[in-house]
Amino acid sequence: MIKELEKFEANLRSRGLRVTRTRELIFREIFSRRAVHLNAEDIHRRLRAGHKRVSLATVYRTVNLLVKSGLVSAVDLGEDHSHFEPESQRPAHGHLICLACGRVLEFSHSGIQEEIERIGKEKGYELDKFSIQVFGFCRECGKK
Amino acid sequence: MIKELEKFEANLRSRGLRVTRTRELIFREIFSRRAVHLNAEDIHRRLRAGHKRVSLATVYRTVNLLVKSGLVSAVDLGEDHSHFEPESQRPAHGHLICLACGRVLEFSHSGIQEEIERIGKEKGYELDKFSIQVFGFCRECGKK
DNA sequence: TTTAATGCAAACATTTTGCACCCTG
DNA sequence: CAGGGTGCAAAATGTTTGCATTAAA
Repeated sequence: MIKELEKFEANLRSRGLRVTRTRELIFREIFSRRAVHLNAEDIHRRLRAGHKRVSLATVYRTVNLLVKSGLVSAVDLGEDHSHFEPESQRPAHGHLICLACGRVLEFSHSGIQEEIERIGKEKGYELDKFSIQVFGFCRECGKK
Repeated sequence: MIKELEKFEANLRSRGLRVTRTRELIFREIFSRRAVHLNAEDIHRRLRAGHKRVSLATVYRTVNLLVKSGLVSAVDLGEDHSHFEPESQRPAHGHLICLACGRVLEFSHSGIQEEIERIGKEKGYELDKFSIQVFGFCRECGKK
């Protein structure tokens, strides 16, 4: 995670942008071990809970920087706002979302990735990225 | 398409709702052969172009009814609004979206569907639906 | 000390909703 | 003619932006 932070700072410097305390705070929130799929409001709330005063506008500006830098990805969980997760080096994955409780499980999809690459080639597309959302009822919610 | 319209009307009646001219107009726009992935504004604009005065609010209310009835699905093409397409009986499909020109190609994903069902079972989820968005550059845009 | 970063409030884009009036059944 | 449907404007929601002030380098 420290390594990721250094990458972010290097990325900022290489673009002539500044390394600020506020940006580091937001970075740390997204990369914190307890964080999972936070949205902008979540990040803002958690910072305030830690007595760090950062405006929501700056949270948005910073997550946009992080997404551009490739260190964070914006994920769509079927809600009307984005969620953010560290891009890191772990394998690409899809999200399994419970329609009842909202719980989100990740699953790796290497098999699917191959199939998508095959389809892309067939259609003449130069692929960039893809995302998969699967909706259903988790074990607990399904019982009821 | 007439069959689908009858289903919609039956669905309305079975729920104690009314079959109105406005609802039929919106239905026909979404199901028209030339229509592909229209968003609410598109539907509204096309109706006005055909000299049918319908408010945007009613377009939203009606697409919501159609989605609830299962006859239309709301699809996410990575923009900040939903697009609507007839659910119909054709096989489920994903969308291949060009990052340069926005062109959308559909692809069938029966192989992927099996893989997702396997994953759902493994995680104890009772599956409902899933969606896949693939982003890249189409043949024309990729050349440049 | 220069110029980017930030906070605040206003602007934006999409979608929903309250209410008075209209029309279907 | 009762109760749902519609248009309109306002509200709600998530996100971006203009501007004056603060702070990094």
